[in-house]
Amino acid sequence: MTDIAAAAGVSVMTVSRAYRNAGRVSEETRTRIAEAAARLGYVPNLAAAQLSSRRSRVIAATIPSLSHSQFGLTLQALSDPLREAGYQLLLADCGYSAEEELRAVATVLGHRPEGLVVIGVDHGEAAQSMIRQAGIPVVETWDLDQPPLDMAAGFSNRAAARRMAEYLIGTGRRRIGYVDFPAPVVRRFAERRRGFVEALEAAGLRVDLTLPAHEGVGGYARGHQAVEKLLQLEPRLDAIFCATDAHGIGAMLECQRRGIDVPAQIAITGIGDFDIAAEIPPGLTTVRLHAGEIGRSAAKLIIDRLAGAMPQEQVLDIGFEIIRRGSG
Amino acid sequence: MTDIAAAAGVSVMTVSRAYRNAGRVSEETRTRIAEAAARLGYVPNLAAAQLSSRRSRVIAATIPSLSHSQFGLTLQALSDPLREAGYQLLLADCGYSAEEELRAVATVLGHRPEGLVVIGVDHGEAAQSMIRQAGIPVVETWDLDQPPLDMAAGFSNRAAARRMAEYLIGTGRRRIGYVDFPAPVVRRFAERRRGFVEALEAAGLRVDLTLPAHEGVGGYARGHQAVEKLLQLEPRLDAIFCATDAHGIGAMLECQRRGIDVPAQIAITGIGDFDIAAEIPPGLTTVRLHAGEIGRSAAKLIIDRLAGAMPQEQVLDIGFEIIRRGSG
DNA sequence: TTGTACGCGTTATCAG
DNA sequence: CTGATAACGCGTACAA
Repeated sequence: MTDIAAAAGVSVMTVSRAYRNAGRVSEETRTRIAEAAARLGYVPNLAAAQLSSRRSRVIAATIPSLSHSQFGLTLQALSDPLREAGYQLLLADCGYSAEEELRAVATVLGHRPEGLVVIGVDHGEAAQSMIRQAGIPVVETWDLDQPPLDMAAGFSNRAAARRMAEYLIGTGRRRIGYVDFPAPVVRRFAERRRGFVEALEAAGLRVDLTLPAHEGVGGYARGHQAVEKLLQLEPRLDAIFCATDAHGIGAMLECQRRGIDVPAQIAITGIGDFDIAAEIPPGLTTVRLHAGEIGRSAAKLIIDRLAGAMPQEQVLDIGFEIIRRGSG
Repeated sequence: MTDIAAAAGVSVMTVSRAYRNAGRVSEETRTRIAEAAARLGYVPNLAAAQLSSRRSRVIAATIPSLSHSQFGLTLQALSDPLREAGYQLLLADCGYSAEEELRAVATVLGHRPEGLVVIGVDHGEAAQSMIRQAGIPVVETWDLDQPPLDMAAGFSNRAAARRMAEYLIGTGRRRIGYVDFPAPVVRRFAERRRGFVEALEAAGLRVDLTLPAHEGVGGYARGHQAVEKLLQLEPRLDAIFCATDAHGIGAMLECQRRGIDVPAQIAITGIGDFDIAAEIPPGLTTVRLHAGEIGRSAAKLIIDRLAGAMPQEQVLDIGFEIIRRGSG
């Protein structure tokens, strides 16, 4: 910045003001500065700015997986309004273990973000206490089944699964299999399983027809495995409830391959409403989760809080929607 | 840090050393510091560290869309090795316009990253010059059709499309339609189109059967539209070449709906090898792009360069692979 | 409208 | 092994 100031023949202070639109700087001075900056390829050092102003203009987000497309939608919807409000999103991969999460949280907090968005909540004790000590607004997303640290935007995974299970039961299904997500204890999926079990137990149905988390592969292939395994457990199976659309789509395709009539013989449902769910005949019945809306809401909560507003609603329930298609 | 030093009864300098494992610090002092830090929830301020040490330990990446799952794979593969090497990934959404890109580049450069990864290259002049002036290692990815600013990791979109088109021609197809990606001039897709056209012209075939970028919707639905529009242009159409798998899958499903035999009547191909491409019968013939490998390679290039090595290969061609399935 | 002194929290350097 | 001091590049507060 000193260089720019010299090149433009003004003091650093004037350059600083020109960049921040603070105080008054004459048009002529401003253009001289802009020219010098463009010529020298100068970009203000945000670290110095942060140190001096004690504002980082950074919002951090932790995310379990950068390649999960549903989280991608949330991220995108989060990033856009934040940028417009003058914040930069700092992303950290927090993996699926408490240890990785702690490392991720420590790293991002080192950048002194003014707010934190946790995508797919799942804290260890240590991370939780570290976040709390940071004293910044926090929005937890994608899971409303636990009381939040601060604010939250999402939906109840348990309620979503329960409602879908109730729907299946309501259509007369009695021998319903469950395909769990293949990851060690992720709370979102634990809640889905719980919702499913609650609904079935309330109806007095069997809850032992499952492909448990610790068994089998992931992705679409898990759906294939599920059809085989569940039919083995119970040949008269009449529905397969999948914890996520990927498994549901795999199961639909496997049934098609085996000549099993969906939904006449077996109903199949998923959770997520992935784009592809509507495409594959007969269409996957699923739960729409509004991933984008979760991101937008999280951004709004953080921005409003930082703007000094104390939003009435600290917990935004975005809800979900049962999407009925041909599969069940 | 001053607080921690006081709490542990040492000087700030000792605390700093303890955190960086620099110089020698006695075990006892070290544990006292760790305890104080844990109790107070202290995390070192990276902005101050950067200002003082002139090292940010940040690698920046610009990406056109956070919700694009193929880029997600690259990101994930990029993030992991960087983290292991002690770098934090700073992500900026650069959109699909030169203007947005310039803003994104300026923002991330403000954080003084030690390296930059450009995902899906596409620069305006201004951004290019700004990047060059930053004087840091740069890896451009996903597009090897232009000479890189510095380093590159990816493949030739043009060659990939040409090879796929040649394959189609080799199987006897003569009236081949092209479904372009619906975005204003993205170079990757311009190159794909060019590769397609080159192959067809070399074989003396028509290149006017197209759904151009500026027409129609996106995603799977674009495939549906394509079937309709292309058959209208040429009822004897015998192949549909899609710029991306999403369109290809949409086209396959549309043919299925209309009772059009794929591949007997019409062959369909995509580019990308999305997970779902192998699932939907008869399986989409496509080009596998090794999105993860691109990320890993980019990370390696940056890390090696920062470690002082001047890698021999400044341009890593990850290549691609024609995946032949039932659709063509 | 523009300039000056000082401090932000850390690290490099040099001493002990 | 530990400590003191001076930067790092900018913003705040005040002055001109």
